[in-house]
Amino acid sequence: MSKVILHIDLNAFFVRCEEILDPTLEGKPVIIGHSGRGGIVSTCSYAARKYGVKSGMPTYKAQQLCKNAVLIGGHYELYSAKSKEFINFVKKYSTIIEQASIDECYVDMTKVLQKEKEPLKFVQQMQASLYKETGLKCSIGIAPTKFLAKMGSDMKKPMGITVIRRRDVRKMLDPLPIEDFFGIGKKTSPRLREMGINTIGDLEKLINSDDQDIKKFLGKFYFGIKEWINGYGSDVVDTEPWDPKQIGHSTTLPRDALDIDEIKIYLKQMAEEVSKDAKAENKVGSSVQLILKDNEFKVINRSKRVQNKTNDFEIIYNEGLKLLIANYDGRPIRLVGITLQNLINKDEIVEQLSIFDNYEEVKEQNAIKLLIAELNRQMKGTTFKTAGDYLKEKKDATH
DNA sequence: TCTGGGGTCCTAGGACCC
DNA sequence: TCTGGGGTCCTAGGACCC
Repeated sequence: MSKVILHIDLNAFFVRCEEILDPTLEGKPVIIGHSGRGGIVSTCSYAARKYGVKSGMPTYKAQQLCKNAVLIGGHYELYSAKSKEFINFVKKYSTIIEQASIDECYVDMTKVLQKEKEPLKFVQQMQASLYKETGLKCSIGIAPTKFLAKMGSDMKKPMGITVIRRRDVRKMLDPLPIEDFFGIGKKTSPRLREMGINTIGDLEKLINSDDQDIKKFLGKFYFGIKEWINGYGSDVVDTEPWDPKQIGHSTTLPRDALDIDEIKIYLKQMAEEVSKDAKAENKVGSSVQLILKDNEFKVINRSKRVQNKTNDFEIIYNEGLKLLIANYDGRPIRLVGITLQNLINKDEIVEQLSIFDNYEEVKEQNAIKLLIAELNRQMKGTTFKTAGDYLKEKKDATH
């Protein structure tokens, strides 16, 4: 049985939040972003988009394109609060929800919509209620898989609803430019175009004819794409709350740093932020990564395992400093960042310390973990997202 | 005053162990 | 005794997404 997955994407979310705060902004060209050094457009209103303003564009350029645009630095606490409102709204319909970012989520509505005579109308009312209750506008994709739902929510904006049935996959996906394929970005798409692949349909023909070159080119991603493009792939909405695996901070310096003492100042600030955030999340990490970007935009990452899991500022900063001293070659530095990696919850440390108390038990647990890890590896790129899903399916089938 | 900052996941080589 | 082969961990880099 196919599931019914919704992907709900808030339209121009940050701008919409600003409009709710100040209704006189409605309909005006609004840009969210900073105008200082390296400032880029975070997002912008549809009115601004008409002038060619886009996310990621340098702010000064956006202002050249649209001289009367209202520039707003951004109220991130407000966005975060509205995002929570959004998620809570959706939870009233289904608790099988996966927040994919601040302004989008997947929802499994299979059970809910089964009961409805007119499921599309039901979703339309849901969209209207979201607007009425929170002021937020959204586009919704309805499909049997997460990938198709995601593709669907992108098709009509703002306030669109797009249904992609499995039998409509060819008709609806094939005409789209290859850049529209979720997961194929600005590095891969030009290379695909060089290979004569301009649309999703072109890619589909090659993949389904078992072309070996494209298989080799796409690597591990091939198997996932093959399922996605044919209307399969994961339909498992992951309800696990977000659990960060790394916490980092970086900053573009007011001007390029020319000596190590200048870099140190910012490194210290970033390390303070990282320590603060890690403590707030109750996380400790076992390796520290330094990020440097030079004036030619070349980025280097250098990381080092630390003795004990930590979120202590002094340790994080000192490890970062060691990496800086070992790797700084005098080039002008544009950006400095530091990240705490391989995070675990602080209370899990205790478990690790007790390893020697019950060695046999730990050995057994590790064997199980290895087995699960191996199954997970095998599950990658199949319709089963994890070993757990696979085992569950097997169990269901035998009943 | 060209090109942010927060993440995730994958690849690939070398060290090291059995 | 002409140098295997599997596995994991660590590190560096890169692609992608919002």
